[in-house]
Amino acid sequence: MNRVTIFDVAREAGVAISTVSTALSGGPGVSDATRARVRGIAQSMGWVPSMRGRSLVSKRAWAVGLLIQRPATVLEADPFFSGFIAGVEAVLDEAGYALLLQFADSAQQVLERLPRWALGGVVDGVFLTDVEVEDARYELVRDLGLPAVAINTPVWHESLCPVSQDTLGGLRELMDHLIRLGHRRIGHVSGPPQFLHSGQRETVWREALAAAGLAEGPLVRGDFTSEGGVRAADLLLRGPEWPTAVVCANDLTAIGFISQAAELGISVPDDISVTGFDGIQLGSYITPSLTTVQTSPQVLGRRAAEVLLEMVAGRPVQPVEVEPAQLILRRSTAVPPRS
Amino acid sequence: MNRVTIFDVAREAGVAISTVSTALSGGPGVSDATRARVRGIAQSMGWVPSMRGRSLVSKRAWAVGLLIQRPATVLEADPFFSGFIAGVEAVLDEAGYALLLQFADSAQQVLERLPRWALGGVVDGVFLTDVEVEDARYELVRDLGLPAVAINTPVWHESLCPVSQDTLGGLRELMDHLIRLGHRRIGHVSGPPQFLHSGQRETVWREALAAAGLAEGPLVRGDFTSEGGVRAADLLLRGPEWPTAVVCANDLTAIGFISQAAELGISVPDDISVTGFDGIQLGSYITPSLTTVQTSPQVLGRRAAEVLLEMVAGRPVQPVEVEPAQLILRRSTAVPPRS
DNA sequence: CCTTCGATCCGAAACGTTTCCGTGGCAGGA
DNA sequence: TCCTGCCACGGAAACGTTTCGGATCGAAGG
Repeated sequence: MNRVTIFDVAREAGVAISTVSTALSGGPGVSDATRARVRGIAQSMGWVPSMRGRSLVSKRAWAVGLLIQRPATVLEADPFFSGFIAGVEAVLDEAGYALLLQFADSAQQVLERLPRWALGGVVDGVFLTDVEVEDARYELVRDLGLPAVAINTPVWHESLCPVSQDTLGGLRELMDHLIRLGHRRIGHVSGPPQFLHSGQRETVWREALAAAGLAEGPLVRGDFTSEGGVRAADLLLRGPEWPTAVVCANDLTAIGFISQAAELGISVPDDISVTGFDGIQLGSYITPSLTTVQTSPQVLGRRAAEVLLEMVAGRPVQPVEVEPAQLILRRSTAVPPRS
Repeated sequence: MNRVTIFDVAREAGVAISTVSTALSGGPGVSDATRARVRGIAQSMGWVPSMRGRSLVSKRAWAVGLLIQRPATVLEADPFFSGFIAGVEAVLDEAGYALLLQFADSAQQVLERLPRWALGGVVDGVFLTDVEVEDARYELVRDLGLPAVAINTPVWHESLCPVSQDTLGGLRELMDHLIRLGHRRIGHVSGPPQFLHSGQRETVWREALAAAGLAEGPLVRGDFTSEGGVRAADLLLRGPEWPTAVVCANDLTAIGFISQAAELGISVPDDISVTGFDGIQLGSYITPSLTTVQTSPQVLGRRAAEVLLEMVAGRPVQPVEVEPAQLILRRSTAVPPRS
């Protein structure tokens, strides 16, 4: 594959390969004249370092991995990953690092692939997303000595550093807002139960109701998709007693919910208020525009990549907390109907 | 990094490293008894092959690259890439290949990085998306001998194979549909001019108008974003003579257009029909649901990955044509207003 | 003039794997 | 009994780079 090697450059320049290596890598021990000459020859010969040879001896892969424990279609469905990857890439590119992307069908598959990545020297570090309630990956990366950055997790050890954003504060504000508007029956469409943040959001909803002395509204289990929002609307709005407001676990669910409400002849926000979570772009372009909590996946990606590169370089790191997610009030929420 | 090497396994098993290698790789020349014993020992010692050593000698990186010539935020904005990557990953995973993802700010940067990937042995092949009018990448991959799969391009040579989907047929049907509904002034919000498909879509619009004997409607240059759709609506709907239908270059633009139309008190589809292009999920959940042409980025990804792996393996390949994009009629189109 | 030292460069080992070729043993045939 | 041939395995080179210790040479200091 590789036409011109460091050996060819050395022969052409009449020096030893060690001299070429030193000259090109910028290390000391070679005269400026030689360095310039070698540089010129390497350039003119079109020499490109073989990452294969280089990483074999330098023990660095010059790549980090993102192993997503979901079906690959999540990229389309969940807007978090697109933004996160965008943020990650912005940092990696500058550092000359590449991002290795892979999807896993099951937790089992993740636990099989991480050692292959780590021990096989494929990547120098990994990002861990979608923290689960009982997450075996944390122990694994410690055992492997694999630098890892985890998103929104309280756990922290020598080879794992969290990068987090407080998203629940915004959700509490959202609940307060609904309650202040006068809503008394506030339902919830949750996310998949295996994810930590699904449970957290549900808890915030529950606690806010309790704190306001309100009875617990109806709860429907969703799956973070628009489809799930449609199904939830069918379940909640077919009966006699609707909630006057529904807090959805993410924007896609909320958009599906609003769509199906319209289908059933129920107006948002006149008949029912609906809120989302994530703050995707399209939320401001649908009708009615979506009240939501805006998270910052791109910022999380940037900071996560910065921290991971520090860890790979062997420098000490501290957990990072980015700006809290913000409540965005739009038109999908209003005072409850008179009736 | 790698604790236990093939050497350790050989010592433990009392055989030569070549025997271990042969036994584990499944090649002939090793007795079944020895093979089983070596396998067992390697397993129990937790041996994982070093991709560094392996790829150095086998001259394969076990990874392919996707070098996207756009800012990283495109992942959020353009739904094509999410679906495409999902499709690619589904195939790569089965083959044990990984996907290397990188974004480039400029065409220049792409032309610098491709040789580093190819000659550096970082990847075994690449996907080329966002075909441009004059695309220097085609010549480059040929010179590098780098297997490449390009999406929706007519070009084809020994190390470049196209995987395509006819999307323009659906767009022609869409134009016919609008004209049959009775529309006579049909505008267009285009995409960025540097992309080949932007121009192609514009041409289809223009030719359909001409074929129907209609005057060319107003044209606004968009940028594939919702923001662009908002701006286009401002431009087209502020004047005295609206078009009765507007064909947008993609769904996001259409959604932005519809949103801003509503803002201006103009109803879709009663006052004006609006169409999109791409067929994103959310198109069926907004109000009114979006008439669009549904493309298949995920299928393209699957087929592209299959073809690329064939090329990497050195087998001959043929250009692939997937099912044409389909016109999806929803509620954002209707007969033009009486006036 | 001899010693010492720093600067510069060379040679060789090492990284972990695959692959080619050689060697030994054993069985079968003459 | 000896030769032939095959099968199983061992030895060693090769991949392309980095790194480390040593060699050479000129200059500076005594």
